This record gives sequence, structure tokens and C-alpha cells, in this order.
Amino acid sequence: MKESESTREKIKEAATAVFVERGYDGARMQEIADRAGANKAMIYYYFNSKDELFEAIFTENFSTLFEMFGKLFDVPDFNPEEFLPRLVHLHLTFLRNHPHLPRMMAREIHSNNPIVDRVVRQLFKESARPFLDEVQKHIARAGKSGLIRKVDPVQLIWNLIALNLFTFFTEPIMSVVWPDQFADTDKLLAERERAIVDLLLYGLLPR
Amino acid sequence: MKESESTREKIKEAATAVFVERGYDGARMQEIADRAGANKAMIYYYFNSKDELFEAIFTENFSTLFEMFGKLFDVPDFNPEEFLPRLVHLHLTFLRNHPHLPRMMAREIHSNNPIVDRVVRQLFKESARPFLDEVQKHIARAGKSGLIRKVDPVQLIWNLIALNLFTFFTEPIMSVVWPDQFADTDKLLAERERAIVDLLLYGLLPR
DNA sequence: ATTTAGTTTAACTATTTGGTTAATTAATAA
DNA sequence: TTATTAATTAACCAAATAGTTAAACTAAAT
Repeated sequence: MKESESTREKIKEAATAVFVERGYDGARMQEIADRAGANKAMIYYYFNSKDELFEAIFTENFSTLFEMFGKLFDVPDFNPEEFLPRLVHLHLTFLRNHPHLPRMMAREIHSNNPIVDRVVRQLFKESARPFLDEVQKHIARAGKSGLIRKVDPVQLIWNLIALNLFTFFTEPIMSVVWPDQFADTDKLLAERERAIVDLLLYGLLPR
Repeated sequence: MKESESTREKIKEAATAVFVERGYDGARMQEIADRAGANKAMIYYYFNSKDELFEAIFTENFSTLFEMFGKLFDVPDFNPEEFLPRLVHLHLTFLRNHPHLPRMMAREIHSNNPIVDRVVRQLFKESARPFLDEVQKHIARAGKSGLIRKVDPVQLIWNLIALNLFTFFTEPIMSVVWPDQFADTDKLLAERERAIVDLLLYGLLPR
């Protein structure tokens, strides 16, 4: 019973890695067991099927993503010159520290897997919706008061997420296109952060 | 002999659809055959294995993508107020007319599938590299001459592609976040195009 | 008419894969 | 100690799946 919790955790860790690397369909239960150093039957002992295992992994990982979205968009007062750099920095740092999230997302987003659909809907409703609505209002208000130019809040948020997330989404292709840039990840992300903040601030602050 | 070419084509079309919907691992040869209205053995008659079929499909689809990149970045003279709106419009229109490309890309980009890696490298080298280098020079020159602000050309190109591609990459999630926006695709894309061009121009033209 | 080459099919095989089971070994409580 | 419960294992199974084959069909070329 001492090792039991640890076995469960090992399986979860191994499963996360395998699902990220191979996707749901490519993932093999035997490989998960092997990497966890456990017997395959133990997976069915703790989880009951591949589906339930995947759902557990997926939910756990994506709840942290959606919680982060909550924090990201939790703005008491909307001062663009503070808010935007902070948001970009937090977002990029978070994604960097959780590299499996954008990967799993890219893999499963177009899969039509009903588990994915259900979990995304539920998590979004629970933890992101209210913050998003709040930020939309902030942006609209800031536009009216002349703090920033008048822009469609939905489009701005979309642009924000695109600029940040895309960095990680397309890493495998970009590292082919500009191999030099990817030699030093720290430097790359610092430059990326600067470029994104620069574009956003310059593109939003009124002249 | 009359139907032969047609059978081959039907298999290719069906395979494209199935690979996009289910990914490489999720795709079933039987389903491809069924959708093509052909016997499964015909797939192995024209192509020799699942791998070779996938490579043919993937190469064909992605060569059009990389060719498009060539056209996109083929700029005789770099006037930002003409070039940027044109580029965004061409890119979004192209992606809209080839919806399977971003989907397949998102699906396979993190798969570590050696076929994907090889094809991407080769296509990029053949059809995109020279244009990309050319555009980087254009942007650098435009920065020096004061036509636009001084920005890192690599980061600008990255931002451009991110803003455009992300629209299609994350459609399944965004349609959960803002379901109303997705009721009218034409309107959505028009607004998206406007917002992207607006941000880029305003963020690049010197004050 | 007969050969020849390309095309198509149904039945088949070997292997993989998700999932099960029955027996065995710890751990815990009485 | 002993009865009970939880954890672990090896062997197994049924279904699915990529891939094969040998025979049949088609249509032109000789």
C-alpha cells in the first residue's frame, strides 16, 4: 500500500508523456505500462480503460491551463502599459514551464474526440468564461476612455493568445525555418516576448 | 484502364479526408477504401503501404502550402501599406480554401513522424527559403529607410504567420469560447482580416 | 481468337492491441 | 495469529488491423 500511490502517479506521468508524444490513437497501453515500470494490468486496476485514463490525464492538464487563463485575465484595473507586458510575460512563462500543454492541445484539438470536446467545454465554462467577459469589458471601456485605440475586444484577445501560443505550437516547423534562433531557448523567448509586447503596445496606444 | 486513374484519385481524396479527420495513427485503411468506394487491396496496389500513402498525401498537400508561401512573400517592392493588407488577405483566403492544411499540420506537427520531418525540410528548402530571405531583407531595409519602425524581421514574419494561421488552428476551441462569432464564417474572417491588418499597420508605421 | 498487361476482388494471414482473469503477494485490522 | 483487503503479476483472449495472395475480370494489342 506504500508503493500504491506511487504506482498510480507513475502511470499518470508515463501516460501524459506517451499521450503527448503519440496522441490518443498512437498511444499504446503497453508503452505506458513499460515507461511507468508497472504491469499493464495496473493501468486497468487504477483507471478502467484507455478512455478513462486519457480523460483523467487530459482533464488534469487542461484544468491547470484554464486556471492560468483565469489568473492571466484577472485585472483589477486595466492600464495597458502594465497589463499587456504582464500578460504576455505570464503567458509565455507558463507555457514554457508546461511544454506538454500546447503539444497535447495541437494534437487533439482537431481530433473530434468527444472526451476532448466535453472537457474543454466544461473547464472553459467553469474557470475562464467569467474572466474573459470581464476583460472584454475592460478593453471596451479603455477604448471609450481613450486609454487605448478603439478595437474589437474579441479580436484583441484572439491576437494576444495567437501571438503567445503560436510560439510553442509551431516550434517544430520554426526550428526548421530558423534553426539558429532555436539554439538558445532563453534568448529566443526573451526576444519573442519583447517583439510581441512591442507590437501590441505600439499598435494599441493612441497616437 | 479507364477507371484506373479515377480509382487512384478517389483513394487519394478519401485518404486525405481520413488522415485529416483521424490523424495518421487513427486512420484505418479499410475506412479509406470504403470512402473511396474501392477494395482495400487497391490502396496497396497503387501505393505500397500506409506510410507511402501518407507520404504521398502529405507531400502533395504541403507542397501547395509551401508554394503559396512563395507567392505570399514574393515582393518586388516593399510598401507596407500595400504589402501587409495584401499578404494577410492572400494568406487567410488561401487557408480558408484549403481547410485541411492547417488541420493536418496541427495534427502531425508534434508527431515526430520522420515522414513529416523529411517532407517539411525538403519542401521548405525548395520553395520557401529564398523568398523568406528576400522578405527579411525587405523588412530590414524598410526599417532603415524609415518606411516602417525598426523591428526584428524574423519576429515580424513570425507574428504575421501566427496571427493568420492561428485563426484556423484553434477554430474548434474558439468556436466554444465565442460561439456567436462562428455563426457566420464570412463575417468572422472579414473581421479577423481587418483586425490583423489594423494591428500590424498601426504597430509598424512610424509615428 | 489469343496473348498480354493492367485492374479488381474476396478470402486469408500474422501481428498488434485493448482488455480480462485467476492466482499470488503484500499490507492491515481483528 | 489470522482473516480480510489491497496491490501486483503472468498468461490469456477476442477483436481489430496492416498487409498478402491468388484468382478473376477487362480492354486493348497481336
